Order: sequence, then structure tokens, then C-alpha cells
Amino acid sequence: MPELPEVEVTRLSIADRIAGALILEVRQGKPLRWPLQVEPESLVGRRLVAVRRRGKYLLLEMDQGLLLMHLGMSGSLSFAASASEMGKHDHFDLQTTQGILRLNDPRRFGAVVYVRNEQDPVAEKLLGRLGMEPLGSEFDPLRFFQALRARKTSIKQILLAGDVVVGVGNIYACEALFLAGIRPTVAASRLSRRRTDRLHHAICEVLLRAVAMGGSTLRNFSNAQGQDGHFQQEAMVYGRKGQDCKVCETPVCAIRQGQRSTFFCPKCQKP
DNA sequence: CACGGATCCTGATGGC
DNA sequence: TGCCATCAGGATCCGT
Repeated sequence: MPELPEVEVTRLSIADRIAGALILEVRQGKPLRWPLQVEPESLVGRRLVAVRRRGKYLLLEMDQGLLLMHLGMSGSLSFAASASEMGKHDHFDLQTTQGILRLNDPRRFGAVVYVRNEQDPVAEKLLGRLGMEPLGSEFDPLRFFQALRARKTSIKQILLAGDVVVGVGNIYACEALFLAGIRPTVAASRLSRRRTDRLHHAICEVLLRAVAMGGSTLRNFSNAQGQDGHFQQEAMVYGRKGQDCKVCETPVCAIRQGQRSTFFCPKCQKP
């Protein structure tokens, strides 16, 4: 469920309760994608300070050290009712003075990793190759154009790779390319400055709008308060194979790129 | 070194 | 109802 907007919505929904919470106990379920890198008990007694976001990672700042959390494909974070048992797909619990912060992740592609700081080699390995923050000031049209100019892979796969710009997953890549009128299969290096400008704008637009709408609901994304997002109803092409394009009424096409589904309108999106 | 493909894991869905 | 194949919002690793 989580692309940048869902992660950001999650961050916003836990930020208040995180601040100042004292860790009382740490419980783990089944193994996640990467090991925690520290004995869970050693986190007891630390205080959570704030939660930031880098790409699709949440960075839980403690008075000492940092927890990097990733929601993978199916993860969600929420505050659980006190004294509630861990369920089948609950794999990480942080019991605090402000409640139980709980990671639920059926597919277990997510992770919780402890690092001392962002210069820690493990943090460097996970965060070091990440590209520009699409909602940050470093993501400007010229740098975007220059980064794409060097890449011969299809623009859709470049967006997903996250080393040029982070946070754009499969849904928003499809949607942004639709808004920009760009065929997902076009080689990134072949896009004109004018077209990369349009794409830059589309990415900002689609991500900001999704955050404002509370994220996507594909199966059922909900934030830590249990409120659903509504973006999915707004999708122009994602998940709409064979249905009429909302702009020109041409049937939406679906193809595979790098084992991921890509949806596009063959008329609105030019090669 | 840039790319495509396989891979991790579980659940939902659709065809027969 | 069961069984099987396919698909799912991510990202790394490995071989070419």
C-alpha cells in the first residue's frame, strides 16, 4: 500500500503520539526483511523524539539512535489498544508510555532497522542511493531533466527505481505519466526538456494531491487512526485496464515493465 | 556499469 | 467447495 503519500500520511498520523514517548518494551513477531541490528531490550528506556521521512522510509528519532522503518508492499503502522495481543501479521511492537506503536505487515517486505545515526554504514546502505525528495526544494525541473538525460531505461522504470526521485511507486508513476502525456515506455534520455518539465510538475501535483486526500485505497489503506484514503477513486489509468480513458474514451492499456503492471492511455500518452 | 530478471512472503481473486 | 494460476502499493541482488 505505501508509496510516498501513504508513508507521509502515516507519519503525520503518528507524529503527535510519538513525541516524548518512553519505550517500555519491544516485541517482535516473525522476521521482517532485514534484522533489527540491535537487541530489542537495549531500546527499552529510550525516548522517541520525532518522526521524519526520507523517500518511503520513516525515521524514528530517539534521544539516542534512530529506527528506520519501511512498510514494504503491505505494511501499516498504527497505535494499538493497550494490552492487546500481537496478531498473526503484527511483527514489531513498540510499547511506550503513549501507547503501542505497531507494525502490521502480512507480506513482510517491510523492515525496522536500528542505526546510531544517518552516517551509520547500515543507514548509508539503505538511504545512500536515494534520489531527490519530490516534495523538497532540491527537486527542480533542471536537475530532473539532467538526471534523466543520462538514463536510457524507460521513464516508468526510472521513476520506480528511486535513484533519481524517491517515493514514486507503481500507482503514482502511472498517474504522473498520464498527467504529463508521456508513454511509460519512452527512454528517459529521449524526453525533451519541455516534457520533463511537464512530468516534474505532474509528479509534484499527483503526490501532493494524494497526501491531501489521505493516500490511496487499493485494497484498504488506512492511516494510523484507521481512516481510509480516497485517492484510488481518482485514478485516471491505474487499475483501469480496458476501461475508457476519462479524457478521450480510448480503452486503457496494460503492459508489464520489470515485472510490474503499467497502465496508460495509448492516445493521450505519446511515445 | 547499466540493465533485466528472479526473489523474498502472504493473501485475494478468478477460472475451471 | 477445492485447486491452481495469477496478481499485488517495494527494493535488493545477481548475472550478463
